[in-house]
Amino acid sequence: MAGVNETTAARTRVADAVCERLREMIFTGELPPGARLSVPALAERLEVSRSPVRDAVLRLVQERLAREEPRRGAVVAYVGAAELVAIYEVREVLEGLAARLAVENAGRRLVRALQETLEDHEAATRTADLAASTEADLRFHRLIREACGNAEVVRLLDDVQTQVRLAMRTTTVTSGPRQALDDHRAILTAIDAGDATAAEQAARAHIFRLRALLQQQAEAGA
Amino acid sequence: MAGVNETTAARTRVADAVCERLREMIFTGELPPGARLSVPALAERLEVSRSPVRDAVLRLVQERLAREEPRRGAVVAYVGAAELVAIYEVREVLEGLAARLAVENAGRRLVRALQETLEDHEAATRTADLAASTEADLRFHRLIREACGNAEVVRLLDDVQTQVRLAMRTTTVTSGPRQALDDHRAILTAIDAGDATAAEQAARAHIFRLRALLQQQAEAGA
DNA sequence: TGACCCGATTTTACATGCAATCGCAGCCCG
DNA sequence: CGGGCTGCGATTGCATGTAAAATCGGGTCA
Repeated sequence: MAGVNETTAARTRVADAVCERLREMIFTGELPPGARLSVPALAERLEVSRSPVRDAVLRLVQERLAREEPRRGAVVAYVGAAELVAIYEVREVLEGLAARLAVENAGRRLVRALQETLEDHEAATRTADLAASTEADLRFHRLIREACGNAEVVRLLDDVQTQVRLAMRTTTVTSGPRQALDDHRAILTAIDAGDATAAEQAARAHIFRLRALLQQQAEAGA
Repeated sequence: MAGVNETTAARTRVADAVCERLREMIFTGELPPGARLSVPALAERLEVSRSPVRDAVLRLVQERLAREEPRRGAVVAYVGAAELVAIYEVREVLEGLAARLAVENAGRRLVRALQETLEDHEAATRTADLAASTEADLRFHRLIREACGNAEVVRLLDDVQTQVRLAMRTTTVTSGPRQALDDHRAILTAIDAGDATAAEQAARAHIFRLRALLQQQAEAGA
């Protein structure tokens, strides 16, 4: 998520609030993929003028959460299976890079945090708590990328995550929870051992398997 | 009729023209890194109203060509040596991915085009034609990424190239032309042989060497 | 019955007004 | 002579007006 300045309370731009609200509406399904983002309609619905709504929609288009149809305005983006596969090809190499850099940059603190997260993930899987499991999964990946020390990698993987969330509005991404746990253990083991190459390979293999699942489901669905 | 005339026959959005003009002004150095992008001033300079200028500046910020300073408005982005190194770390894995996918997707046509480009590159190097050499270099990489069949990779590498161009406003990126040619030959050989893994490795090695040069120069400059 | 045309309505995109805010320059005071 | 303050000017961000255009509906004609 794009960090909003919270230190100064006065720093409250309406356009930012609208943008955040629109993201929320998209991810909750209130604005499903394909829905038209009519500036006047949204302005009335959110009880603000058209200017900040216009700015917000423009930003959503730039963030690839919306697409600009030729002359019909903007619509909520629809991330199809094929595009999701392409995104996962990119994600594979980026997560691999993040893991490698994390080994080279980070220390024991990262390993500790990853161990905790992995334990949470295992517990959530045992109790079949899907929300907690998903949260731990996301946290595991976020810890690695934020430890990698490369702002570009963090930004791009944040974008990837956003696109994946959007795709999940239409496509079900069900990875076997056991496989994901095994993969995460392998990544953690490599990081713990300080083996950057092994960490990169393990991270790439993890995403590769997820992508294979996606392609499999895409072909089955098609 | 200042400078807003564009060749588009049908669609003429003022904001797009302004955006393109601003990019041009940035890359030609008319707006150097750090220059303030004052909306009223630019509006008067380009003889349009503030609305399209505002939209254009917003887009430049999203494209990372400009940065939003807390309360001073937007300024042309300054890509420092450290950031450029981070970008090249990303570029390394993305170019590697593009090369691998290109081998898996493309055919003889790509090899032919790459060979031609390489010959142009060699000729330009022999005659010390820097502009032609740079053009051939860029074309080589563009051919590969556009043959990879992954729109995300193309988009991200285009962004990388934009950032690199911007960085070159302040940092000199001088790679030994001989080394670049050798690297390109190695990439082409791997693609020609249909060896995806070798192509990925060669592409990564190429960018890795460029990054090493950058780091070396950054340390020397610091 | 089906395709086409036409007009009303909505929407986009640009222009402009306006209040709050921030930077900066010059001035006053210690 | 230096530091802090105040007033001015400029800029940002929001609100609103307006012209062109395109969609969409209904109605008409073959």
